[in-house]
Amino acid sequence: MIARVIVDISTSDVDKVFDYLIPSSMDLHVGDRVKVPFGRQKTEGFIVDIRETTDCSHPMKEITAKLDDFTPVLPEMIELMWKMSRENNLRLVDVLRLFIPAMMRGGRVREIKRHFVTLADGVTYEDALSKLKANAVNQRGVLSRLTDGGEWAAVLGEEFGFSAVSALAEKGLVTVREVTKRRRPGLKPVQDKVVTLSDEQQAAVREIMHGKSDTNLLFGVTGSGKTEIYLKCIEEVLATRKTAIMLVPEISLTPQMMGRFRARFGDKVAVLHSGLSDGERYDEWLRLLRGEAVIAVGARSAIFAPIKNVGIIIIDEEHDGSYVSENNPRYVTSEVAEFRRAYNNAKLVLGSATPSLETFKRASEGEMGIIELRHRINGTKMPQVEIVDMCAEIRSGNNGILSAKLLEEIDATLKSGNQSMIFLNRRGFASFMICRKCGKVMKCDDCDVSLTWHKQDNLLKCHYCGKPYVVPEKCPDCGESDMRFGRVGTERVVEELHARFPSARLIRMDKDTTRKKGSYDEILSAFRSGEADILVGTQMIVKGHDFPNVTLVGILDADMSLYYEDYHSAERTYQLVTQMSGRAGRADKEGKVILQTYSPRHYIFSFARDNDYLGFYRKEINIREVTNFPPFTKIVRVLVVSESEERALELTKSMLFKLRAYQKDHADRFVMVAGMKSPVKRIENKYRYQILMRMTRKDEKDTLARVYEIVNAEDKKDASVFVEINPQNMN
DNA sequence: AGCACGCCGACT
DNA sequence: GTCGGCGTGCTC
Repeated sequence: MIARVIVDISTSDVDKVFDYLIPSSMDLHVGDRVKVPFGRQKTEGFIVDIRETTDCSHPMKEITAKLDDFTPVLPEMIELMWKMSRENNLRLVDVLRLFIPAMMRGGRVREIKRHFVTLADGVTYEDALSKLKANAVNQRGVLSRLTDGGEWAAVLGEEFGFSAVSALAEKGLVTVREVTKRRRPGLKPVQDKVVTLSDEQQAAVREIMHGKSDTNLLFGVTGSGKTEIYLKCIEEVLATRKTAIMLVPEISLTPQMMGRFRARFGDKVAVLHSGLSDGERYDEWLRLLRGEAVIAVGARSAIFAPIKNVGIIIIDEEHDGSYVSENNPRYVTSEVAEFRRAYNNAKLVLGSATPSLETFKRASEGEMGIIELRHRINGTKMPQVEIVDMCAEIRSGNNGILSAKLLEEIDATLKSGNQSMIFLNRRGFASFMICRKCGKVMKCDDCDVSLTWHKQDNLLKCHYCGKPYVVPEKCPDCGESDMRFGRVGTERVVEELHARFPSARLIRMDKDTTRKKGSYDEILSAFRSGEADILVGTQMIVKGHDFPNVTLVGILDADMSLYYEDYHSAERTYQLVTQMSGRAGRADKEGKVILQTYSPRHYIFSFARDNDYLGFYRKEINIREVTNFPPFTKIVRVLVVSESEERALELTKSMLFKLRAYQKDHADRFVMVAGMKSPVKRIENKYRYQILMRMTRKDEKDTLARVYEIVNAEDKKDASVFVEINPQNMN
């Protein structure tokens, strides 16, 4: 018998199938990993097919050995590999590598040993505690978790930082032992709430499980109880002896969230996310493969969970950007999910309060069902949203970051003993240019996107067509000369708040304060338990955390994302504002949202205020249609990177020539093909050029295949070429 | 990715 | 003379 093998070497010239003889003594299956002789060396490979014959003229070599005592790649995943490599122009091995834990590669799966921490012999919790300084918060935290026998170091490390554990070990207060016992990443199960589903929720479950569409958009306002619906559906699926995949954005994989699954489904849950150690990830993965766990919960990579018989796939917060992988290999999670859904004849649920335009468009065209949840489960009203015009604020002499109205509300909230959250969107860099008086933002004449300021040549440029503009000295609309690029940081907000409210307890949460592992959850639980009055933060405070005492949400500089230089910006802003507003006033407390902006009349804000997704959708989809942006087109960016500027330019020109020729014959498939310098023209001493295309969706797969063909045929000596579809950012 | 083969510069 | 630089080509 002949095995068709893909070798575990990621280069384009070995990105194909090699045929090997199977020794008659060896029991091999499709999906097994094997050791094979390759050239003068040995390498690892994956069997992707087994046949009787070969069409290969080479003399064949024999497979040397089988690597695992199980078959790591399911037939389903091999089919997926072919599809992904074809449609996303990925190397076969690069796709296969997504399917198995990193630890398996390189031949040795390390003995499954974990560090287990206990109180040292003869040391009680009390004496240990008495030996610590009062400010050793993390060490105290670690100790408090050791009182009933001990805890895994990985768990403690994630929560309190590994340095706390080693500091205790050094003091001789705790003992760290290597234990071989296999165990899952420690999750503290929370009390499973016994919940009765509302009529609306029950109807949703029925529709998902037994309705006419296999794929459904679960469209429900924040607080409408989507998670409970997911849990119920998974229960039903398990009852039919099928399995489930539940995806959440990386950032919402909190211990609280996981605890809920653990409480409901116990050992049947396996977690897959980037916070696990290699060993933990391997264990969880293997539990799924062996069928010991039947629910995979995790971030986007969990879509590759090694489980058969998938009954349901749930993508929570469907619109979240983290579902599109940015670096190689690039893939779109929902496309993989659709493949697995179809293969297993399973159900697919996309959940969101603010669906992406793409998804909502597909749903309204009948490609999937829409299940709408209109009510928040405990009957809470949506918060009242007030829009504050920051231009008026400046005119009336307040040059600060915080409007008079917001300060007044913060004050009132402090006095009532409730909590506030202040959100600052720093994602939009200082790039766009705004008039401080009238709020006019400089935009491209041709593309209807904000212009980006380029410091090096002091020009405003459009990132979609490349057109340059002179930086205006005065506002073209009102003649004001106070035009700014400015940005504000969380630190300054905290400072300003502290000056105004000296006795208020403040917590800041951003990239800087969450560097340490576990500090993210630490800050959130500190805030939840009322250790602070005001939480100031960026993006990361937005995601589904339930803070029952928050009654005020302040959104500063909502424009920051609105005028971010891409076509997504309005959509993102709507999502952000809606999600952020959802934080205000849960339980029985009514909430208030103060939204500060320089463009109070922008349509996005009134739709967000009225919680009118449909209104927003109709307006925005219209704009996308007339401006030829996704979801009506696909933006394809071909990026050429080289140390030599001439080489980059030469390659770009060569491909541009071919692409233009192709466009000429297929004018109906393109709106635009243009070549230019990349917005950031040199990174790490490498020159960057790019070709931008906007492809219509007509014959989209063919067109893209042709683009790949043209790119692949190019001689890429001394340069690299990347093709990106709907890139999230373009540097 | 490795590893060989191969064709030009400076060293005991 | 030959040791060794890394460009190019091949791996079932």
